[in-house]
Amino acid sequence: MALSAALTDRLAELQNRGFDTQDCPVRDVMDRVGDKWTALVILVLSIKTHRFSELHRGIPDISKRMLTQTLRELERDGLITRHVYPTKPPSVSYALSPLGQSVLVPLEGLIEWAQKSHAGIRRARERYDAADLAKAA
Amino acid sequence: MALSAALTDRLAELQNRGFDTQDCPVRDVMDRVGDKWTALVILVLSIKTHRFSELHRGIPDISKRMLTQTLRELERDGLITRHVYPTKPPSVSYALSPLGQSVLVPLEGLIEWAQKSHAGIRRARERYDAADLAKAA
DNA sequence: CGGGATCCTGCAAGATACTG
DNA sequence: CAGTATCTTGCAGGATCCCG
Repeated sequence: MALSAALTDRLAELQNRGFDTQDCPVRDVMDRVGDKWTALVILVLSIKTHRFSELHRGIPDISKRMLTQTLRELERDGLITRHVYPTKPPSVSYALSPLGQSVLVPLEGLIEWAQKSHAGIRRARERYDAADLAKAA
Repeated sequence: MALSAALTDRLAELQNRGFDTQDCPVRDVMDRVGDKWTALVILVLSIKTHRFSELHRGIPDISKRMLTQTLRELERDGLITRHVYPTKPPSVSYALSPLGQSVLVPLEGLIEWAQKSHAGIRRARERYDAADLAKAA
């Protein structure tokens, strides 16, 4: 359960340098994984290659704007590849690159933790809110 | 490299139900992990129990407001415990709970992926931006 | 079909000041 | 010391229209 020695070392080093939050590769990645749609798009693409409108249908409450933006950033980071078929009307497909495939492993770890821990978190919240309510009364 | 069968099943099921993004445990967790400070606070607390001002010094560019808020949510979710020593002036310490400890494992996985992949991502971005620039000219 | 361009809004989060 | 309260603002992200 303890962190690996390598990680604690990195952490200590980071802290010594004062957690330079600007130029931090971890922050860089976390920000992206944490944003509203990126992880979901990656997961959907992990099932199979999708066309733009397939993705849009598959993720109902994303706007075209946000879908485009998310796909662009993922493409820019090299996590997905984009292929345009010069038909008319045009058809564009998106697929995970090897790099994109590789993120599925840690991502799946987090998802499994989330599912495993969800019940406990909900209970903790109820307890906390109940105590909070009692205090307010 | 492929997703576990369990995950793909869950994904298929999620998609069939239309990705109910409101009541989604995964989304719930991802949103929190992804926000600006949560992961960092967890990591710092993984080193050792910290007092409020220690945390504040340890994470220079967080405001007291955001630190308090982040700690409250983590406490509410049962990931950290808060202990008040009735000295004066008061002293408050924060520590990871067992649940909080358990998230370190998937979190570390993501961090290691980030560090391992960072160079590749940077190269991909440079390539993308260069192509983008060329196209604009 | 697969976007881009624009406009608009809510809310996350910084700054500042106060308190038990 | 460890917070709260209030004010303010940047910008993520939705809605809408347009285009090749």
